[in-house]
Amino acid sequence: MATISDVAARAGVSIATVSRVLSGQPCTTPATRDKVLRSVAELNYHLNRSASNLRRNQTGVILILTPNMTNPYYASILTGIGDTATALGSAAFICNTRDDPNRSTAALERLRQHQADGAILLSIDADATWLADYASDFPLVQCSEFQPDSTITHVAIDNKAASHDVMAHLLELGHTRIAHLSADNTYPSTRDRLAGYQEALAQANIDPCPEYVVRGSADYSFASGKDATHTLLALPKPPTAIFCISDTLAMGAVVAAREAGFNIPADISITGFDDVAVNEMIQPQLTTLAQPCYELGVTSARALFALINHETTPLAHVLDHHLVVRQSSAKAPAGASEHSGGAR
Amino acid sequence: MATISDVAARAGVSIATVSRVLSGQPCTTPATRDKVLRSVAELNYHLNRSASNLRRNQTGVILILTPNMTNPYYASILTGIGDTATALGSAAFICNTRDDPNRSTAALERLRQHQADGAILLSIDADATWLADYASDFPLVQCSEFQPDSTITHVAIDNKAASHDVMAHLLELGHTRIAHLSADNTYPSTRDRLAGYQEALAQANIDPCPEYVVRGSADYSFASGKDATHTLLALPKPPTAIFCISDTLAMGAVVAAREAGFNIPADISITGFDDVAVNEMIQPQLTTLAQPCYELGVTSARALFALINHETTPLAHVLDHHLVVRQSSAKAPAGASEHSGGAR
DNA sequence: TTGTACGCGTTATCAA
DNA sequence: TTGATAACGCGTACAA
Repeated sequence: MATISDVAARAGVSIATVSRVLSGQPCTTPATRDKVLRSVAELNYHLNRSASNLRRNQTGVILILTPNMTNPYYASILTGIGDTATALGSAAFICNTRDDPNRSTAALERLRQHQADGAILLSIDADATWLADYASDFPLVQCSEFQPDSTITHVAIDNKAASHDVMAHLLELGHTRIAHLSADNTYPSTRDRLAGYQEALAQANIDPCPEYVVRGSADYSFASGKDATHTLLALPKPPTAIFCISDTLAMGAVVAAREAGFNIPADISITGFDDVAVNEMIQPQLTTLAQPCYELGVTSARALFALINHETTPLAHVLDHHLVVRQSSAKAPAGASEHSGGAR
Repeated sequence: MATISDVAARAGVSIATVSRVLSGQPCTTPATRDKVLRSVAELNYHLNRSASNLRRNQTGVILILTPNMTNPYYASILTGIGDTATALGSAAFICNTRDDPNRSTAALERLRQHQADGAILLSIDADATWLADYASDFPLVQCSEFQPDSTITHVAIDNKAASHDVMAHLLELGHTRIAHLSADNTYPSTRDRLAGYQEALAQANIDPCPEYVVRGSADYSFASGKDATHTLLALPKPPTAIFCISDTLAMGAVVAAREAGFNIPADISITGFDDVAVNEMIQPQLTTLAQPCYELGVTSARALFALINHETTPLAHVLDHHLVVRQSSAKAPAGASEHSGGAR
C-alpha cells in the first residue's frame, strides 16, 4: 500500500507534483512527469479514495435504490443508469432495498455521510415529506414513481395518457366489458393507470362495473395475475378484455384464461404494460404498452449528474410511450356487448 | 454539515469524548453521554464516512459484481447476499459489469483504493491469473463460477454431479437419443455440465452423437434456445430428450418443440437447469435441476465476511442441488430408440 | 514549474 | 472518566 509520499520520495519530487501529475494538470515538465509515472508503476501505487474523497468532498459514486432485483422492468432501467454513469466516469452502486423503508433510509443516509454524490430512487418506499426534505439537501432523482405534487426531479412516462391509449385500442376493437387488472400497492403509476381506465370508460359512456377492477399482488406476480383473472372469468358476465397494468400480470391472465377455456384473442383480449423481454416467451404474443425502460435509466442518470454539477435540469422529464399491438388483442366477440350491439 | 468538533463545542466536551460516545465505548458518564447525544441531535450531526474510513482503514461496504441484471438466477443470489450483508451491518453494493472486463477490473480496483472491504464475483470475466493475484491481496469470493484449480474461495453446486442426476433421470425413462443444449460461453459450469452429460452417456454405453450437442447464446437467451432446438428437431433422427443447461434455454426449447409439432412430454422430454421462478409461467411445468440460489448468496456473503474478519473458511463451499421432476419429462416414445428396443 | 505546509473529519494513544 | 494531540492520505493555496 504505497502512498503518494512514497511515490514522491522515489521520484525525487514533492507530493504536490505527484498529485498534479496524477490529476492530469498540464503544468508539469515531461521529464518529471515520466519520473513520477515510473515510480507510480514501480511501487504499484493506487489512490486512496477515502483520503481523496475527504479532501475533495465528493465521491464519484451514485446510489441506485431498487425495491427488488427480480422484475425485468427494473433490469433495463438499471442497465441504462449504469451505462450512463460509466460513460460519465462515475460508479453506479445498486442497493436492493427489498421495499423495506429501513433499508431505503439507511441507504440514503449514506449521502449525509459523504459516501455518495447523489441517488436515484426506483420506488417510493420512504415517507414522502422526509424524502422532500432530503432532496432539498442532496441530488436526488425519482425514476418511474413520484408523487403528483412532487418537488423532486423525476423521470417517467405519462401513465394516465398511456392508460388512455390502451383503452382507445380496446374500445376501437368494440370492447365494452373491459376489466382492469391492477396491483395491490399504492404506487402513483398504479393510481394513474386506474384513473386513465376510469376516465376512458366515462368518455365512452360505459357504466363502470366495480367487479371488473381487480388487483394482483403488490409486486405484480404471475401467480396473483392468474388468481385475479380466474375471479374475473367466474363472474356471471365475464369481461371480453382485460387491461393488465404489468406484463407479468398479463402473462398470468393469459394462462388463467386458457385454463378457463377461453381462446385468446377470439374470446377475450388481454393487454400488458411495460413490454419487457420475457414477453417473447409467451403465446400469443402480448399486446402491451411499451415503456422506454433503458432511456428512463439514461435520462435519470443524466438528470442526476446535472443536479450534482449544479446544472439546470427540468423538474419533470416525461418520456414517450407507445402501444405495441401484437396477437393477444382482437375484436370483441359478436354479441358480447350490451352497448355496441354486436361489434364485428 | 456539522462536524464532530461542532458537537464537542456545543456539548462542552472534547472531540475524543464525542467519538467515544458515538462508537459506544462504555467509559463515559451517563451525564456526558446525554449532553453529547443531545447536541448530536440538535446539530443534526452525521458521521463523515470518508474521514472515518480513512482513519480506520475499512469501509463497511462489500461489492458484488454481476454480469447482468436480467437473469433471474442472479436475482436470487443477489438477494441472499444483500440480506446477509444487511444483517451483518454492512452495505452490499451491486455493480453491473455487463460482462465487460474493463468494467469488472475497474470495480475490483476499488478494493485497492480502499473503497470496499471485499468483493463477490458472480462470473469470470477477468483474466484468471490477474484475479488470483488479486485474491491474495484482498478478500474475494467467487459464486457459481470458478476455475477447477482455483485458489480463490468459492461457493457453488457440483455441476458435474448435477448433470449426472439429470442424465440418470432421462436414462431411467428409457431415453437414449439425448441432446445437450449448452451455451456459447466458456463458463466452468457450462464445461462441467457438458462433461457430466458425456460421462453419463459413456457409462450407459450410448455412442455420443456430435449433432446432439448444440449451443444457445452466451447469456442463455430464450430466442437462442428456440433456434438451437429447431436445428435439433430438423435432424434426420431427432432426439427424444433435450437436456438444457438453463431454464430460459429450456423455455425456448419448449416453444420450438411445440412449433415443430412435438408434444411434450409424449414425443419429447425437455429438462431445464436452475429452477428459477419464471418457470411457473410455462406449460408444461418444467422438470429442472434446482440450485439453492438464495443460499448460494448467503453462503458467499458469510464466506466473504469470514475472510474480511480473518476467520477461517473453507476454500470450496459445495451446496446441495436436487432434481425437481415435473411435467416436461416422461418415458421415451416407444420404438424411438435403437438401443432399448422400445421403452414403454 | 516545483515545493512547503496546512486542513479535510475521524480515531486512537497517551497523559492527566 | 476525560482531554490534548498525533496520525490517516490527499489536494491545494501560497511561496519560491
